[in-house]
This record gives sequence, structure tokens and C-alpha cells, in this order.
Amino acid sequence: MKKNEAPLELLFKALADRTRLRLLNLMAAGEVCVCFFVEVLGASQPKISRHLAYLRRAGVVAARREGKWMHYRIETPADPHAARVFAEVMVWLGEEREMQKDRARMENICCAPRLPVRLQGAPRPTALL
Amino acid sequence: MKKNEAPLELLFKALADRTRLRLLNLMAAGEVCVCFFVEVLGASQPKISRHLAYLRRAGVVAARREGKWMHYRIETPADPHAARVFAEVMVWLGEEREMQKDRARMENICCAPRLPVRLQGAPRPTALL
DNA sequence: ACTTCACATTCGTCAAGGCGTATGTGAAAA
DNA sequence: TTTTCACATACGCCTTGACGAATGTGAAGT
Repeated sequence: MKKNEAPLELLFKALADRTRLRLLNLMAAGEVCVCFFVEVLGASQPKISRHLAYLRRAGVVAARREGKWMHYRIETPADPHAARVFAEVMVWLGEEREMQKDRARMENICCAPRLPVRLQGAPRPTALL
Repeated sequence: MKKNEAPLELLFKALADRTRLRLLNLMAAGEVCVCFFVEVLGASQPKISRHLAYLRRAGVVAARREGKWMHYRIETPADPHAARVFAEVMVWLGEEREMQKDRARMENICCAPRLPVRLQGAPRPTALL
């Protein structure tokens, strides 16, 4: 990812990967803790972390620390055109089959009577409180 | 570019390159002949041709043969969400500085009293007739 | 202080893709 | 039919980035 890149390309490169799109989709409704991404997407923790770092460098998400946990949230682009494109993308994600499944899986995992062992004590996504 | 890719990623990968965005921008108002791309962008012919091939494989543009010349035009995505995102992108391009310059340069080259030597007899972009 | 936990980063490997150069191809001109 | 023109593709080189595995880091907990 070059530095002197127009916000245009920066955004599209960030969106040009399925894992990153899935991450954005899970953040659509609010902040999410890294451990939930790992659990829901069934991917390795370094993989998730690297893609989140990419999204952060692209200015699409922001991170917040809370004790041991890191929360990620969507950062709406400053540029109004970028913002509109981004908004359309999120609408699109909202209607994609796989994306709906991901959100359903997060809800199932997170609202189950007992959380998986790895998530004991982890802060829930803000959208599912 | 993988085959089993969702239209989502396919589109974003196509848009994640400045040269391809510039090509799309020049096609915004209608069909354009390859030789004009080469002249306006000041890039090598194989480079232009490869990027056009990429856009074609991604389903974003279509090609038409007319004698020795090839005309490229934008192909609006079938998926309604993709179409809306794409439309927003084109609006965005319309307001970008560099993109405006490119369109102005094409107009200057093409509507000049004498065309450059390399373009003698080449069919004009449909938008500039 | 030492360990544990939740993430981040690094390293090595590999595939995708961008570029220049050279060559192939299809249509028209000679 | 040979040449020329406009464009496409193949080849080799290099960079970007995706991945698993290993290691680093910062904040609790003990």
C-alpha cells in the first residue's frame, strides 16, 4: 500500500479482498472485538489481525483499546464521494448471502446461553447487547 | 483474477488500479478507440491493452471491432447493487482533478485542427463527434 | 516479578499482477 | 499474397500482498 495514493485507490484496494469485506460486514452494526472475528470467520488470529491492520492503514476502520481487548469499528470516509460509495457497498453487503450468514453466526455465537470457551468474559459486539 | 469470485471482489479488484480508473473515466461519455487511450494517458500500447483486457474479464467494459480499430465502452453491471456502486464511482471520477484533466486532454487532442500523426484517420470517441 | 491473556508484528514462502520488450493476430491496403 | 496497421498476447523481471508459523507486546491476573 503506497503512501501517495488517492483515497480512491486506497479504498478499492481495501475492499478488494473477501476477508476484509467480511470483517467490514460484521462491523456494520457497531464495534466488534477481535476475538469474535476469529471465532465467527474461523480464521487464524494473525490473519484477522493483519487484515484489520490493512483496513486501519486504509482509513476505513478505527481501533479502541479496552483492557486486554481491542475493539474495531467502521470509520466513515471523510470525502463525501468516498462516503457515498462506501455506503452503497455496505448496503450491498447487507444483502449478500454469505454476509448474512456471517452476521447470523455472530449472533448465534454471541447470544447463545453459554459462550464458547475461548470467548469467556470477552466483551460482546455493541450491536448485540 | 480467480474464476469463482463474487461480483463484489471482481469489481473492486478492477477498480483498485489508477490506470484502469483513468480508462473508465475516459469512457464515461461513450465509446473510445484504443489509440486515443494510448495518446491521452501517454502510456505504452501493451500496457493500455492489458488493462482493458482486465476490465473486460471483470465484466466492466465491452469491446467492439470496427475494421482495424477496437472500441471500448462501459458495461453497466447487471447486479443492481454493483450498478449503484459503479454509478457512484463514476460520479466520483467526474469530480476528481486528474480525471478532469484527462478528459480535457482527450478533448484537446481529438478536437484540435490537426490530429497527431499517430491518430490520422482514427475514429473519434463517440462523445466528441 | 512472573505468568497469562488478547492481539500485533515478523519471517519466509508463494501467487497475483504490473511493466517493458518482443512477438502474435486479424483486417485492410498495396 | 505480401506488407502495413491497430491491437492482443507471451515472456521475464519485479513488487505487492496473502498465508502459516513463530515471536513480540501491552495489560491484567497471581
